[in-house]
Amino acid sequence: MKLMMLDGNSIMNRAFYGIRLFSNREGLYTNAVYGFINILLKLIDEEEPNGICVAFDVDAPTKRSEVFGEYKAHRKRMPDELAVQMPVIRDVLEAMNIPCYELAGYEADDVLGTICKKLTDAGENGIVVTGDKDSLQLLNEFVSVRLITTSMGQTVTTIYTPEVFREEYGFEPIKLIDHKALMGDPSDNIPGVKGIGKKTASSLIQSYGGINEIYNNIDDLGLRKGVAEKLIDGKEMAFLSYELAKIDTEVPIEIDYASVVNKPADTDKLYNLFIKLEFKTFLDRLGIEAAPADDTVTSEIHDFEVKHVTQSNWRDTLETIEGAVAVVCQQDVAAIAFYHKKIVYLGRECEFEPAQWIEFLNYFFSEAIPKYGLDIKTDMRRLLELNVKAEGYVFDPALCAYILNPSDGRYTIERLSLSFLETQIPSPKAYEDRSAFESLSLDNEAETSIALHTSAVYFLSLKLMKMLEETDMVDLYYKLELPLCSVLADMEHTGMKVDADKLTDFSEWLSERVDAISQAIYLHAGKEFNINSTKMLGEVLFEELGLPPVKKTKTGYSTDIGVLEKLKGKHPIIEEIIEYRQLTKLKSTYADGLLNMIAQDGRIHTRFNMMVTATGRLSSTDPNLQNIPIRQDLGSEIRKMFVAEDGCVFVDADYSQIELRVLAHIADDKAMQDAFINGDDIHTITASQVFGVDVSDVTPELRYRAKAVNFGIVYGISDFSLAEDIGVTRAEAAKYIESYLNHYSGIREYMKQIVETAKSHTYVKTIMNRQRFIPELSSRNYNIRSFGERAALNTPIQGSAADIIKKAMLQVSSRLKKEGLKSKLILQVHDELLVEAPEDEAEKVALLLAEEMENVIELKVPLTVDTKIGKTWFDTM
DNA sequence: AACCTCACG
DNA sequence: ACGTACGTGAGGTTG
Repeated sequence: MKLMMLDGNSIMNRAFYGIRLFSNREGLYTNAVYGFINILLKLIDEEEPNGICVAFDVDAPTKRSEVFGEYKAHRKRMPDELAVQMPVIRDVLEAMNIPCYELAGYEADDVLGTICKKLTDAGENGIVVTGDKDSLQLLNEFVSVRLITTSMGQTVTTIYTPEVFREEYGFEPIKLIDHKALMGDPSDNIPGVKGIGKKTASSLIQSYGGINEIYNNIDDLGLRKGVAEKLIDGKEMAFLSYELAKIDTEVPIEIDYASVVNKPADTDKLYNLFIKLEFKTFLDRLGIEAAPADDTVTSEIHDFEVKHVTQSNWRDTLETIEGAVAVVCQQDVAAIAFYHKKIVYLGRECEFEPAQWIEFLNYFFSEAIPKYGLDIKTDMRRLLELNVKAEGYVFDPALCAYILNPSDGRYTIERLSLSFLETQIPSPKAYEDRSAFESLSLDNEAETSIALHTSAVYFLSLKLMKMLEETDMVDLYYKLELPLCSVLADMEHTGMKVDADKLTDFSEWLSERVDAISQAIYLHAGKEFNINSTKMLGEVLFEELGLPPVKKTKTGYSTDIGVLEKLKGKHPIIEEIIEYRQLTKLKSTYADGLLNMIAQDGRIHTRFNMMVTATGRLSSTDPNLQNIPIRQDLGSEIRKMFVAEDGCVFVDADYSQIELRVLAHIADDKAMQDAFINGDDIHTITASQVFGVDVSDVTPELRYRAKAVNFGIVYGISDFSLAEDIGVTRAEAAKYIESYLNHYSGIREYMKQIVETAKSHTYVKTIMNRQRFIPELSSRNYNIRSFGERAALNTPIQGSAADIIKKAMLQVSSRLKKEGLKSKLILQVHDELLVEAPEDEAEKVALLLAEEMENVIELKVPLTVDTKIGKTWFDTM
């Protein structure tokens, strides 16, 4: 027999510290469990044992702590984030039919030692898996040890046999106990003999065998005087330490090792556990399928028939449809599927005449047919490309799942099915490629896959609608997020015109300057090197040129802008590098990056993602139009390349200080509200209050500092960071913050109260009830918990501002339509909306924008909007 | 894939 | 004693 015996605590510990902390959607930490299973599966592969068992420590006063008093008593407690995972791994092991052994008063290695003893007595083979070197004392001709260690961040496992051990230590494995008895082990509170270290202990054991041999003949061994004295002084400690270091192999526990043979896992149990833990990869790896169907949804989702709609029967079919249906669009809408009464209907472009297909699409996507769809904004945009305006969408389960938990990050059909229907469905890859789809016939895999997805979207919709009803985010979803989809689809479809020629010129101009500055840098460095490489740059600056390193990163020297600013003046190369960075950033990300994104129509069509941010903001990708340069002169040149269509201009409208106004409202701080109600410059007022000077005496420097404090407050300020930001001492920064909170006492109160509320509810919410769970708040790790507190503080502010501008977008969009204007909303940048307007509509649109944006919501302070008209985006600054 | 750096609100 | 402001996305290098 070959029995594999795992030290459960030791491996969980390794897994926990070796893998970054993560948790499932319920906030249950799962990283150690994940790592444990990973290690276990790998071991099974490599060792192919015919039996496996796991031993655990049991927290109880141990026999040893009674005998030896404090020595084992104050070992470090495991962190809560790990402790909560211990019962979980037991559940997993139980489902895998792997027995766990433990006994109150004994540690895992004692239990393992006892099993090893039994194996050895019977002449059977075993292998111990642990991260604890002490276990090497268990080695013998039947028992080997697989030691898991971490070296340079990599997990390394070493297989020890008695031979390997002797080679490395020069004595017998069992004498490891004597070795430790002499040298001690502070991490285990084993005292050892004072003055005897690793080297001396090793040579003593190598020469004389063990502590008995040493002490029995101590006067006759001819030891150096110092060593002999230390040994004699420490004799009592040595024997005490011996008992502490020895693994107990006589634990009174019933273990019939022969019965520990591999048994098949309880796949249903394991499936449910892995679903709960969100360990999809293990399901794949172990080939575990959905637990069969006492769950009604699980069976229903597969219970459908596929029928085709064709150009001769689609009208009749759609007439029979009463309830809502689901739709899955592909790329350029080669196929449409919808679900009704256990039938998935499939309409394929290749089975229609072109004109008939368009007619079918237009009818299907009319208001008359209520529909569910997954990621409907994307489908709407595809349809717009076919000149079909999609209406009648009533639900999007992905968007709903985002609203329910915006921190989750991914809302694919597979993830949603797994999370909400407890059903695993295949990835949609099978039909994502249109050519593949078209060539496939009726009974093929792709078609089944589409049908299954359609069915899944339907059942997901039912489930998530119910879940949404149980929250207070029903209005947020149906009145804000869902209608916003079509507004965003329109914006993406419209896009923004770019002057490609000008942009190309700019790119070339940048190239020349980059070349020139590179040469200057090489000259100062004394060699050519890759300036983009932080590694090489660090070597040049801090080793070859001998500049003082300011800050370190995980991997080496930091060379970020803060560091460079500090080095300014110490060497001419620094300013050149700053300029090089600025130029290359502009060239690669903006000039060249944007040129690559210009579509056939000469415009750039960004994607506004609605399901990314934890706070409710939008994000923009491919390209990101929400981070086009503006703060520096050279960078803002890029904005000159964004031009309005011929005969049109841009109307730009931005909220003034929306986040601070939201803060003044939420925190109900009268002093800050007064400033906004009076129409004062908030940073100047803040400066006057914080620094105790008259408003008329506020210098630009004081205003600048006050502004930094205002921003800092919104982010969950620390004196350290504020000091860093504005270049004053930490003590000075702390004074500013204190003074600020004294003058704005409502804000001090808010900061305190929101964190408490967040901790008791586990989430925070915005003005429009958008929620964000913050599991970090219950962490025992100071840094993680502090992060949670700052997020709790900031999310209601940033999120409410996001709510407000989203609502403004809906109103602006519908006003433009209602008034029959040709102007179109084309961009949102968090507190700013950009409209492309025919010249003769511009003035009217500017007023319309300001009016709608300012009156979105009634706060305790006014919302104010600045508008500007210009031919390019640059001109609207 | 992870890390660093830097662009925006 | 320790680490240090919220929310994003993109390009480049490195392992």
